[in-house]
Amino acid sequence: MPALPNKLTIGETAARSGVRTSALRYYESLGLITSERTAGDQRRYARETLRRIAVIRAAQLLGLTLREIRIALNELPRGRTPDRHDWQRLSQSWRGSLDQRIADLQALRDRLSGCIGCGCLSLESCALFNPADQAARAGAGAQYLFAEAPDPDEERASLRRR
Amino acid sequence: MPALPNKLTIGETAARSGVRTSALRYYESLGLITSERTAGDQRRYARETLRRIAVIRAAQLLGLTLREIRIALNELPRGRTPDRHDWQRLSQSWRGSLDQRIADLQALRDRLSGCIGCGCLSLESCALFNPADQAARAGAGAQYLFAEAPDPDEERASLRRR
DNA sequence: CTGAAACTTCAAGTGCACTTGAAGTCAAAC
DNA sequence: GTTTGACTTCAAGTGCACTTGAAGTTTCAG
Repeated sequence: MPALPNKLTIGETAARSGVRTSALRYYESLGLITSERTAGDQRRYARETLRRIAVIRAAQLLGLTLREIRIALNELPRGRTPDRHDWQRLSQSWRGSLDQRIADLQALRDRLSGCIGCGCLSLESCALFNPADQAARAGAGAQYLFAEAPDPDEERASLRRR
Repeated sequence: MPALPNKLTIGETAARSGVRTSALRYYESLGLITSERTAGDQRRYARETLRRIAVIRAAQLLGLTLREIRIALNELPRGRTPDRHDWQRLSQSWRGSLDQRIADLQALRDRLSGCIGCGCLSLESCALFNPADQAARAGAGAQYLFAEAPDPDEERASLRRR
């Protein structure tokens, strides 16, 4: 077998990307990747598709939905192979949200740590585990635990994509 | 109205926790929280339930499923109100996974940053965007992008809980 | 040329975390 | 005492990211 064939079957692509064939077909159905077809209608993926799949998985780790990823990928110039500036724009824009997510988690960790040390839990002053009671005392409305208080839909979205 | 009633309706609980009534009923159906009932069969939540809900939301932010959270909460001593040592055990065990998730994301960020700077993307040596080709050259099997290579099910699980 | 492995489509199923809607009951302010 | 808003149950629906299964076709090593 050739060491680096230029066109890959779906099985080869799956093996090399670590993504199941069913997932690849699903990605293709969503327009995240494309393929050529043989005379017998089997898929053949360009080698570049491996990079694209890697980007998709990276973006999923960042918490983006496939829909959001498709939109981001569609902003790459169509017609030509994306160059390094194209990829850089993408990775740079994702880096911001990554930084944000790391910061959020660190804030959560700090609160957890504070709570571990403070023994506050049986008291009524704990900011982590007792925010609602505090708020009731303060006369505020609906309370949120760990962040800004978004509208319910947005809160759900940010939870979903942790 | 009393400032801090000891028994809360589902609506009050929702308002103070920031969790919808439908979600509270869902949590209760899963055994995550419990309620007493009025003569007319309406729910009344103990004020402690607010803390329990806060813990549930915190754990979700950590990436746990409701099933896992239920299991963790069920390890709290039954029969008595959890004391601070109980909560500490819980938050301490979750802190580990939180640290891990932060570390994973930082590693991902470092790789993204390296790539932004290195201009590697059109070359064949990029560890971030080109891992599959590298692996094909190295003769390895299925490739994973950013971490250890778990079995597919576990990989999905860790993705799901990012 | 043949047989097995790999591929094809399409519909339906899965698991999670909820939400929505219908049809009815309860609580409490006036 | 009435009315209105908050509550009740239950079944079904939603959105995401896939996976599974059935029934059939293609590819390619021997």
